[in-house]
Amino acid sequence: MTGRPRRTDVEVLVRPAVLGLLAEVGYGATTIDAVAARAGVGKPAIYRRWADKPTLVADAFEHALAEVNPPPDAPADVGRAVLAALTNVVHLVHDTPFGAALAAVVGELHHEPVLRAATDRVEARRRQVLRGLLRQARTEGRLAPGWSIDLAVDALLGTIYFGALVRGTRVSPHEVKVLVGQVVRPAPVRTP
Amino acid sequence: MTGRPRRTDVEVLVRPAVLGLLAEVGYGATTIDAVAARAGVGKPAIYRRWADKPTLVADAFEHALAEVNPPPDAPADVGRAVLAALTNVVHLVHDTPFGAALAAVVGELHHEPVLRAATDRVEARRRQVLRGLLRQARTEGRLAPGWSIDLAVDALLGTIYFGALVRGTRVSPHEVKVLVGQVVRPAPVRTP
DNA sequence: CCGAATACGTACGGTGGCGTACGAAACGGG
DNA sequence: CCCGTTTCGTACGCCACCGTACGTATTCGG
Repeated sequence: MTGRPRRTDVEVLVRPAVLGLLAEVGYGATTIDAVAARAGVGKPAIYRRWADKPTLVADAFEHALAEVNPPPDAPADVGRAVLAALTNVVHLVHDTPFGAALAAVVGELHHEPVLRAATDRVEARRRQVLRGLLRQARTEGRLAPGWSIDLAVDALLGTIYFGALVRGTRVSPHEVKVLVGQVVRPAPVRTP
Repeated sequence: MTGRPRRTDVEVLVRPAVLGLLAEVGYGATTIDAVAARAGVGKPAIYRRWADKPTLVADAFEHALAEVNPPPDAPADVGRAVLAALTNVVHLVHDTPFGAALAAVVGELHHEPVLRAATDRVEARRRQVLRGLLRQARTEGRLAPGWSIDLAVDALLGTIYFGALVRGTRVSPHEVKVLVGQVVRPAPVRTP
């Protein structure tokens, strides 16, 4: 007995609605009623797919970023690759709903394990890329002395996130360049 | 006509209650009712002193930090001073309600100008100290090449805040040392 | 073509927080 | 000693959200 099939577009409609509301009105005002209204869907359709608000937000969060996350392009120069990755982070955090949505969610991370897990996965993927690049930089002898890879990743991402989430400022392209320069040294001149 | 005098202890009772609730249950669950109950005060006593929730939170925030902010101790060595300041930030963010309270408030900064202004003032004071130290480092020729002062401050604070707010990790004392070492070079050996 | 099963959206009761009206209480002035 | 004034805490009406019961709609199996 199969019964009436589910609408196939609910997830596609709901997740952007959640992200948009998070970014525009914050976590508290992102009510299930508001999400349902914005997505043009009934509340039961939501409750049938997601257990509660944290679960819904976590899912929306993870899927939204999975779509916008570009595959790492062909790594030519490590320095350029790191620069491109960070530039992309700046763009993502400031020019898409993701940044404001992340800000809206930060306060709940301490109380909602589901959200914590989701953001951890999201951030882990982003860190993975940078860790790989910095490892490569180290094998090429281009990692500036003193840095551990993890600390360097935290410093690079932290500077950008801190500006976006707490200070409300945007790290300029030039500053990104300077920042990368502090971690990845320029390629050595060819010594034939 | 003077009328019944106000209780003098309301502000003192309410502000820690707000901070505690923010840290423990988050911004949304920090209701006026809960604050009044925790502080042992009636709701009208609160509404009479603060216009609304953002104003109350902003005020609690600013006062709480003003009390915990230690005066900059006698600056012996610039490197040590920066290290001490950052170590203090780590302590403040992880071992006092301030860190969790800040996390709870981050999401509202985009929607509540009052909160934005308060945190800006709070952060400005903290930045001021670091900016002063880094300026001194630059005049002593000990600022690592490439850094602008503002970017360095953002990187130092950002790394710590990013760990605390987003990742839920604590920058270890050793990592703080490494971090400072990337910005402030060791004192030059005496050249007699 | 009918019945079982499941999803749909609307509409409802329950609950919790908001902001305030209310009477009691605590002052200064006459 | 009483009156006007201001604050106090309790108690109330109001509204928004939550989570679900309900009648309708859409599919598959027989």
